[in-house]
Amino acid sequence: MTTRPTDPPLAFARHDHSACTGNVLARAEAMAAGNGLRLTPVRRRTLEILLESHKALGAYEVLDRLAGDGFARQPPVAYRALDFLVDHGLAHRIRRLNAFCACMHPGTAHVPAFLICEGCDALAEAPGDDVARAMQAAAASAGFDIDRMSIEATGLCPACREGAR
Amino acid sequence: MTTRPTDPPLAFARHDHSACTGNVLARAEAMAAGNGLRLTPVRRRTLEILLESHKALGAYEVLDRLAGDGFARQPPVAYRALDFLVDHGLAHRIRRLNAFCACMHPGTAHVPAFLICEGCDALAEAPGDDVARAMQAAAASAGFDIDRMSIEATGLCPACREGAR
DNA sequence: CCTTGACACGTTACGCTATAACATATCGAT
DNA sequence: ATCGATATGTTATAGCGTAACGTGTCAAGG
Repeated sequence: MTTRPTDPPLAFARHDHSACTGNVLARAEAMAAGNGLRLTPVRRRTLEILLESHKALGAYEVLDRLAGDGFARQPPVAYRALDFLVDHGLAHRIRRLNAFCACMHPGTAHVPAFLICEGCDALAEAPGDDVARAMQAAAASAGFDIDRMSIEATGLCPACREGAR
Repeated sequence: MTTRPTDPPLAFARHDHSACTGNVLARAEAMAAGNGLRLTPVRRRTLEILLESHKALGAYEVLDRLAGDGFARQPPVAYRALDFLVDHGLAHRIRRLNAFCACMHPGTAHVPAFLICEGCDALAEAPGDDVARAMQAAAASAGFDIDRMSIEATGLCPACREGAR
């Protein structure tokens, strides 16, 4: 996958985060409208919460935030909103962390490869299409037909790597 | 990674499972002995339980089995044994499933790529070194230093694929 | 021998993650 | 205006994982 002009910068790079957020949110809204999805208040707010930082948030963390905004503090409230976002490609689930993050490329076909910093908890969604191809090849030689994949790595982001020396 | 003579067959292939199990167990024991690891009764039994099927088992499933063998039915019993096995490369954790499986290549450096069948729950540990390389490349271009990775795919194994047509 | 320290195990208690199930409300199309 | 589909409110509970502390065991060194 090559970088397109509309691609947001990688999480680890210093960037104008409010522009980054706005860009993704706008694209998510356009995509929702185009596909007849209902981006209701909880759902939209949940997406905004996920977009606030380049970190994965647990469902209960999201729930706390939603409760602060007046929504009911019941697990299904958060899980339903998160599941909706994940189902429609507006968010991703990070299995290693039992957590969720906003999708940085809503509406584009891509296999996300997550880089999770153990130093600062930052999380980047790297282009994983090459990785996915290698995985498809491995699966094919076993006669396995892939439906979905999760590709996640933990380690140190550039900044934390620097600090650790 | 090329196939070595001692490599066990892939989970999806029909094979002599008791030989497969025995082989892996012997290698695990050799490796434990060589590294001064203590493969105590709970730990050994836990590994045997994981080896019984090519499926991932939840910690509480393992716990039930252990309890049947006379060990205490307390979560830490299972988690400690499982953590030991994972820490020393005798088992893997499958994050998508919150479950564990025996390592099929104990003692050899490898990055496992898991293929999880949604039809029959079978789980194969495919060679993931090519995938890992692609991942390293993606990480490198973001300046990220990878520590560990999880590579997992869900889909249909050859048999279930056949049945689904 | 016996002390000591590291490691393993027993046990209690608890916290976090996730979903089932059912009631109510809202939306959108006919 | 009605009706079916979708979304939300709410209660309860299931499943996954760990903290913390006490006890036992074993091997090395005094």
